[in-house]
Amino acid sequence: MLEKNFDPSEAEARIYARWEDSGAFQPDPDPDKEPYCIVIPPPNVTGSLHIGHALNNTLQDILIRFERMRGKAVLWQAGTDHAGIATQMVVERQLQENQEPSRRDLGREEFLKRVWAWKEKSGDTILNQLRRLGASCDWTRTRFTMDEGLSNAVLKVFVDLHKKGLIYRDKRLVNWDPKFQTAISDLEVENLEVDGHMWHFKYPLAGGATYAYVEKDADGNVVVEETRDYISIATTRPETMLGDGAVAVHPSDERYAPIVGTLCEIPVGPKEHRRLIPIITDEYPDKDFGSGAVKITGGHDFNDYQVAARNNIPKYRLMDEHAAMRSDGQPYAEAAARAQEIAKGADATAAEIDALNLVPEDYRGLDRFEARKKVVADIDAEGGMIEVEDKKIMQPFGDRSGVVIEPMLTDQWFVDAETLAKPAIQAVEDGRTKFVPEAWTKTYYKWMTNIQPWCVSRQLWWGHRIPAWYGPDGRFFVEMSEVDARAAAKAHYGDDVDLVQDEDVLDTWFSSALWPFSTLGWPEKTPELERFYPTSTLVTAFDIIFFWVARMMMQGLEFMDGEVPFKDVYITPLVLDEKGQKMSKTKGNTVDPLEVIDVYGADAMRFTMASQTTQGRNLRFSIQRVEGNRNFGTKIWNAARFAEMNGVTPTAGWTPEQATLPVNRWIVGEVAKTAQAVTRELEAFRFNDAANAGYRYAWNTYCDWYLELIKPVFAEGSAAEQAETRACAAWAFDQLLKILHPFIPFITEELWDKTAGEAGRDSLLIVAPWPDVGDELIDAASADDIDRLVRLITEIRSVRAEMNVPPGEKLTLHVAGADQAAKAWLARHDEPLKRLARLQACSFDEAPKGAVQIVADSVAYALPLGGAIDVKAELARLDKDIAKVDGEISRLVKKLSNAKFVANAPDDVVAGEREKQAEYEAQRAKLDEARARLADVG
RNA sequence: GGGCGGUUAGCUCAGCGGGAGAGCACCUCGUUCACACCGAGGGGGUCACUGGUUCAAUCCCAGUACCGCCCA
Repeated sequence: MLEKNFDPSEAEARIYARWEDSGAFQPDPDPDKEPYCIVIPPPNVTGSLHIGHALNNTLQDILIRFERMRGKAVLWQAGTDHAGIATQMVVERQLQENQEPSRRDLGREEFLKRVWAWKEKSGDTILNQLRRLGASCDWTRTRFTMDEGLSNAVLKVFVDLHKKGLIYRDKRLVNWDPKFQTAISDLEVENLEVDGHMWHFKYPLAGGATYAYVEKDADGNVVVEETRDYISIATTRPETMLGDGAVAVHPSDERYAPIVGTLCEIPVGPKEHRRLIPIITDEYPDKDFGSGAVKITGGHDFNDYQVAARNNIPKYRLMDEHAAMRSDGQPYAEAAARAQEIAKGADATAAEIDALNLVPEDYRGLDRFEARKKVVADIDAEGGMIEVEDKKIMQPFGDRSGVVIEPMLTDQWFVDAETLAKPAIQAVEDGRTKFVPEAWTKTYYKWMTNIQPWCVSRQLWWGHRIPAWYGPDGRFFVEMSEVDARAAAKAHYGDDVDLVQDEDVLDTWFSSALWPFSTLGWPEKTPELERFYPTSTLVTAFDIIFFWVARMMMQGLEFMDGEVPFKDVYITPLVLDEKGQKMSKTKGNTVDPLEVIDVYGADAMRFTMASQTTQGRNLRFSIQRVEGNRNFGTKIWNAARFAEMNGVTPTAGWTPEQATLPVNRWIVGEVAKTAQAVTRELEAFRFNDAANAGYRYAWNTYCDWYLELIKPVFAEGSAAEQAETRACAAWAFDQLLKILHPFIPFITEELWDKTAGEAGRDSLLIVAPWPDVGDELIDAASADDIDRLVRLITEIRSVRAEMNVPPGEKLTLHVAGADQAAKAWLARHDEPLKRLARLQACSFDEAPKGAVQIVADSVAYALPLGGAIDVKAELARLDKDIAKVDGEISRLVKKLSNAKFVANAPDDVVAGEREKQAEYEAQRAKLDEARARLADVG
């Protein structure tokens, strides 16, 4: 006898071990089987399972289990990502907590040993958490982005791209994270609105020159007219003034036309050495914003960088790697003097400009925010400040460090993303890779067509070290190994020279971009690569379409002979809390999926995820739903108990075609419809529709009706009927388990075992064949037969409840004037009807006066109640039904009498509406008769 | 400011050219031999607003309002 409930905490680990030990997670080696492959989005090795992982991996597992049961050779490629910054941070923090020497004190080699030790110890945490979810990954093939093989792939890609000219070294403005002292990508920068200030300063014109400043309103009336000896400049970052190279105004701005081409003075620093900078025109300034004039600091602002580049304005670097004001180089006076020469047109190399430190001695070494205060105070003291506004400003923060990002000119390695993006865009345009939901295609295009050079170097230690070696003159050699680099260097210099390897490592996403082929063994030509590339489906969240999906597309197409890395990209919704807020640790509204699994079981968690996954953008997670879905599992479990109590076990050799009883032929048809629906919906990634189709079949069809309808068979049927029904019920339940297995694998596997009977099962459910049931199993006559029965029972129940008939009271159902077919139908279903509608008997005699009238499927029935009925209430009930039917009829009449409708609407629609009208009119007639009989009484 | 998406039952969401749906919540009844993590029945919606296209609009188009997200 089955226990009363399924106990997930006891069963899940046991069942998982059976699956894993059976080898079911590994792809079937049979070469005739169609391959199906998903590469897991590798979680950060530092990570632990959050709700987004739970969703994402549930959906992947559903697809994987579905395709495995469909008989494909399935590979779910598992692995983790080395997560450069995150991991380095974790280990550094640990060193600090243990009061051990810092990263720099340990030195690179020793530090990396510590990171590896940490990885060996804690790196599998998240993978084990995925097991709790039921993920059926092939763990024997688990990969790590820093593995030897994957590292080799990274080196090869870097070297090849460099040789093709698609990776280059350049000095450009990058997002500099002063906390981690590394470049980070645009995507790792979070722009937040914060309270800030906008300072307005006077930049005096050179030599005390003056001009007539005239400001007009929209109608051309003069609003301000005065003589000025300065130009007004607004900034939110006064400390960057020290590196200004120019002041720019819009070419059409008449206010400043008189002074364009002249010089103005940066109003900070020792007076005798203040620099003069030109006033230029450029399209960038917005005439209506601030004073309309902007200072151009090419070395510390992305917009200014563009302006500076266009106008050949020098880009000066003011800060060091800590974002403190520089204290290196020559004295300020000399640097300023040289800068002045350059401003006047003297030639200077980029290296010389970079070496110039234009920070006055008073400011050198100050933190950038200290320097800001001092600049403001100094200018104010001199009377150069016009005003200071309190203002909300957008400020860039490092998404991991949380500190303000500083745009900084540094030497970095860049990938020519624009070139690589072209085939990646083409592949989606051609439909070789499809996004689901399709709307995300736009997002992809938008980013890909505006793509910027991808900065791939990071000033970290944990990661793939850049395979570039520098000779004594700074020339570099990019090769697979130091040996190769030496050879190249010798060829170049004609002699052995000392080489120094680049200190930097690659962006973590550089290795993730290779994941779909590097995990399969590339650059080796492995059988797995041959068989599973291109992979089938990628399941991921929208926030890494840029980080990851786009880059996999670029690298896959480049290195796999133009073959896309995956055919479908399914973008999951974003999991929000029940109030619709984004979950975040700082808000404290996160849900820990492992805790949910502890309480409700993995199946409930999974089913909730699947049934909520629509093709929308968001998914609100609610624990109430989880509870409801735990109950769903219990419902199925109890259906199995019922089966067990009634000797329902699989019957060898029984096939659904053998069903003869209408109720059995009906449930066979329902199975077929459900299996087809679930298949269709999963193929289209409509997880909610797939899950709900299975739910409805199990609960509303199998449990609510089928089991109730066969109880009389077990109670009173012939031996043959009982045998058939036992076999059929077992078959239909087996199909239920199969259909639901991808969604709720644990409980279904457990029941598959427990309901096996003495014969046992041929295999675990995880590898059992998906229901292969076609339309031939759908018998329309049986479906109609049972559907009518269901409607009649429902109608009787409804009337009983409305008329307050005590549940225990058994009534007689009268059907006067029934034809032979109707009598036969009623006789056939006498037992279930009596049982489910709480009847004593069915009678073909005229009902006594004053019986309640029922119309179902245009047949009139009467139900005499024990005592006198409330005729008024009963008339009201019938009138309500009549009104409803009349409403439908008049709507249809109106529609059908519209000549344009009949002329323009498709024939089948018109015919359908006519049919509906006929049905409603028949029903109306019966209701009229019923009302007449009742009115007789009153 | 630009882009994308949303607005349908009390809540969370499906549906998306021809009869308004689900789950949860709510109300009534129920200790019938699978299940109270249950069963039976029921109430509840001018499908945001305004125009347009169409024989027909919750569904398509345009605009408005409000709410999200992303990018400046």
